[in-house]
Amino acid sequence: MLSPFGDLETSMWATSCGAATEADHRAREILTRVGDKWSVIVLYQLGEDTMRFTELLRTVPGISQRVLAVTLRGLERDGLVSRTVHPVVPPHVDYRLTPLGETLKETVTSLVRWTHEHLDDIDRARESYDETNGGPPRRPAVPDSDLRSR
Amino acid sequence: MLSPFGDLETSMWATSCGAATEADHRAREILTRVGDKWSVIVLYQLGEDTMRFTELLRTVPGISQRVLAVTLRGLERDGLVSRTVHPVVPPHVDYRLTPLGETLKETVTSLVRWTHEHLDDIDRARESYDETNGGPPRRPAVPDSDLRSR
DNA sequence: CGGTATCCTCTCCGATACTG
DNA sequence: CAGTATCGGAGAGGATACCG
Repeated sequence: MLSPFGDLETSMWATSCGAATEADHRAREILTRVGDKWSVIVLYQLGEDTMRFTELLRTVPGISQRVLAVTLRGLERDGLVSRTVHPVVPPHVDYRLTPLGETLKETVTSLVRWTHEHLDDIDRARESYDETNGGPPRRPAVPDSDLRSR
Repeated sequence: MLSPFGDLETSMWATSCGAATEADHRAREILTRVGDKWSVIVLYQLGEDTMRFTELLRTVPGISQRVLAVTLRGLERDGLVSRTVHPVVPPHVDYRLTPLGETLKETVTSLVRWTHEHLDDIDRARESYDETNGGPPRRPAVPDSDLRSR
């Protein structure tokens, strides 16, 4: 989730059913943040070791400089990651998990591990699904009337 | 986005499977699904019990009918959730975790539990961050000329 | 009840360029 | 090295309406 700015959902929580309500709402708000794809990966990398900006840029292939910066800012604001600037000539900035971030480490690790362990299962499931359903779901329709003139 | 990174000193799985760039890419793709805000919550709910469509619509307040449908189809395609239609009138459709989905249950549960346990920590961290930084980071800063009427 | 189909907006995020 | 500024495309997701 790249906007560390709060999301403001003014929904109808008052009339919700008993079991899952207020707490789930707030949890969902946080989940939106920690569940972000880049956040999880960055968190995972920082779980391994303290890292510098460029180091993360290399270790998380595919992330852009801007998105990494924004992601780190968000994690820092949420108190999961700390940023330490060493006032030396070429700037040197270290990122590491805070104690709060450490409490997430195991969960994030198991999430990432699960993903790697079940890549093939998911591939097979998708293949099978697409086979019996004639392709992936919800195709954006044929682009023959592709009028995007703006 | 392709990653022309041949060097990856990533981590544990880099050593076990040589083409880690490919695996990383796929892993990120899966993380996007698993890390999706609605998927995690739906998965969590189904971890508790088998549920019907409308039931989920009620217990996951804030989700729209369309998004729930899309989310469920995605989870079904990935083999995490199964859909069972009972040919009765009125229609009755059950959703539940597949065995593969069950293997994710613990991780999802601990993720959700973590958010519940640390809501206050994060609130405090944000408050403190905003205080010392003069507000939340980097709002998109809408130009005056970009005002939209709604 | 359990969905699709459309439309439309808002956010994400990549590419590029510039700075301390 | 470690960012920020700006632009633009793509897609997520909400509202609404309709169907088997």
